[in-house]
Amino acid sequence: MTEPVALCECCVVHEETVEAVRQVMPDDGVLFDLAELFKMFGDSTRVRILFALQQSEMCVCDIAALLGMSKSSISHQLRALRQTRLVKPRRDGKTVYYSLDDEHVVGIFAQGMLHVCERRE
Amino acid sequence: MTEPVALCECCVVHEETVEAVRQVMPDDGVLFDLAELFKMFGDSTRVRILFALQQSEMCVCDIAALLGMSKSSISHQLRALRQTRLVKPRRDGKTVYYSLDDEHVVGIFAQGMLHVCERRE
DNA sequence: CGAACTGTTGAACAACTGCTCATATGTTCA
DNA sequence: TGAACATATGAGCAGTTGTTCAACAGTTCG
Repeated sequence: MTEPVALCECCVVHEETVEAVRQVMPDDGVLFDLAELFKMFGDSTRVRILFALQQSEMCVCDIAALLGMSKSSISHQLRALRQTRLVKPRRDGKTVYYSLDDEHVVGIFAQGMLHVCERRE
Repeated sequence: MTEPVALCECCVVHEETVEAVRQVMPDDGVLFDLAELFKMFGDSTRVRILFALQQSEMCVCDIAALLGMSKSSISHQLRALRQTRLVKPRRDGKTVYYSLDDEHVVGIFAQGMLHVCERRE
């Protein structure tokens, strides 16, 4: 064996700190999933959809009208939100109603709002 | 005047719902800023940086070593995080130490983790 | 069944993102 | 001052993302 762990080409200035933090870091898989989740909140169209659904269950047409966008684009975004299990569909005849599928959406928004509103004063 | 509000080409299935939700929707500016904020959490490199900084103040070299990435890419990401005021730099000689600049980062992560961990069982 | 309507899907494309590489800035110390 | 080091930055490029357009699928009702 050569060296214990090949870190990177650069000098590690504080080896102990790096090791200590490394111990506590969650699995990369978890952090990847976390990033995937927040990616859903990282687009204003999806943010507006999620915000709207906090108020009321809505169909694709309603959301498209509310946001002034095409039904197709809304449907595409709803699919992404469905796959991340942030929203869930409920079919009633021709219409598909969407609603939030996660109690934490509200909490995530609340925390984000605190940051945004502080910075906007 | 032609029609009250030109919504979109599609039929509005539930006009009252749409109007009610529209009343409560925050300004587009706020929702845009919110999306910009969450965009920072929507990349695994940045997520790992923010997670690491929850544990300890670190310099660019340390973070690069921890994550096994180039100092340049870390520096680029730190700039983005700085601009969103999620991290702040502290210069000490040649070294620049970064730390969290927002008490809400922890809360946002906590909410996100709840979602991710539930879905991973 | 077939027309009308709601929603979904795939391809195409322009815009954006994150990394690398080369270079520049800022600090220390001999 | 100049060499060495830590970090920052800009250009370039491949990969990703969000929208549009056209076509398709599921439901209702005459």
